[in-house]
Amino acid sequence: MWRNYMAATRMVDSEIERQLQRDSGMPTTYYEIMVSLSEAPDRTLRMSELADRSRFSRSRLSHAVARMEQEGWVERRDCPSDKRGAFAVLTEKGFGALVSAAPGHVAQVRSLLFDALSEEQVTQLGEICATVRKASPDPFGPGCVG
Amino acid sequence: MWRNYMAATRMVDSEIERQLQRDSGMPTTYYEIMVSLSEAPDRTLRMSELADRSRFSRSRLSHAVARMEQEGWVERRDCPSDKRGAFAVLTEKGFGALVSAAPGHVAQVRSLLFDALSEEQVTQLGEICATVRKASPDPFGPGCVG
DNA sequence: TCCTTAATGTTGAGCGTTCAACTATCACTG
DNA sequence: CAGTGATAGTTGAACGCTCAACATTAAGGA
Repeated sequence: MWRNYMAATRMVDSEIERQLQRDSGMPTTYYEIMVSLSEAPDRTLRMSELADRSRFSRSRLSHAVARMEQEGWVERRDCPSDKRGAFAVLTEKGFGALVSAAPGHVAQVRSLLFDALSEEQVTQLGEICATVRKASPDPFGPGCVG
Repeated sequence: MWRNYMAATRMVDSEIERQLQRDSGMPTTYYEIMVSLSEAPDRTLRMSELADRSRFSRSRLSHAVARMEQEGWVERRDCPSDKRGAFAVLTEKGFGALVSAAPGHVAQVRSLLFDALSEEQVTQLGEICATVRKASPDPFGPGCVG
């Protein structure tokens, strides 16, 4: 059963990743970062807020934003109220890349997971995931270091 | 629901990975390779057979075995009947590392997944995973290239 | 036999992640 | 105000993975 779980989740993950990388030239993680930014007011978030929402370590986010800045998808801006702080802003180009990427990505998710499962199974899976998340003290929560 | 799934599976994955890496100095993938080898007669498998069982690309396996050989966990041997071929053999040291690693790994899996879920949910999850796997033509099956 | 095609396995470059420092700033306490 | 510890974010090295290219050998047909 555990092996079954591993095989299934790895397959889904890698297929999602492959599709997005091939069709849009970005890893899933960058896509998720851009989604978080796109939902924020002014498409702007503090780095640490963005890290918490995406459940990334600060380091990981910093590297990722550096790479995305290089692609022109994101910009950094200084925070006036806290001189240590930095904002990440989704650029117009980044928003465009997100909009282009979304349909294929959503379709892939749908085809791998939702089309395969019955409505009942989707509901069950949802509750299972919620249970699993609640059971463990989330190590990437507010107290996350790195 | 999709985000819920992503958050849950990522959390489980990364916690499993972290525990194994920290306590035994190996990634989950190497652990799985060694498990496959340990179950094979003479703890020996052809590289391609091992790749198929672990659902790894040949490249990935080749790199992994190179690393594990360096660690002393695995040895390569030439195949007499097919001069292209190679065997991977789990060494005594590798088997020892596996035996040391197993309890903590199993405990981690149990605590993250099985302890959190009811028996019914475990059953449901098992069927869901099986369904998902069957639904997609497995790209890492026998016809896998790379 | 020779030639072509397929299969086995390896290699190197590029990329993202992790981990452990590290800098700079803030907040609090004396 | 000085000093101390926490917080925000960055950096570089090590590592594993992917992808495309490659060398070698096997298998099958002309």
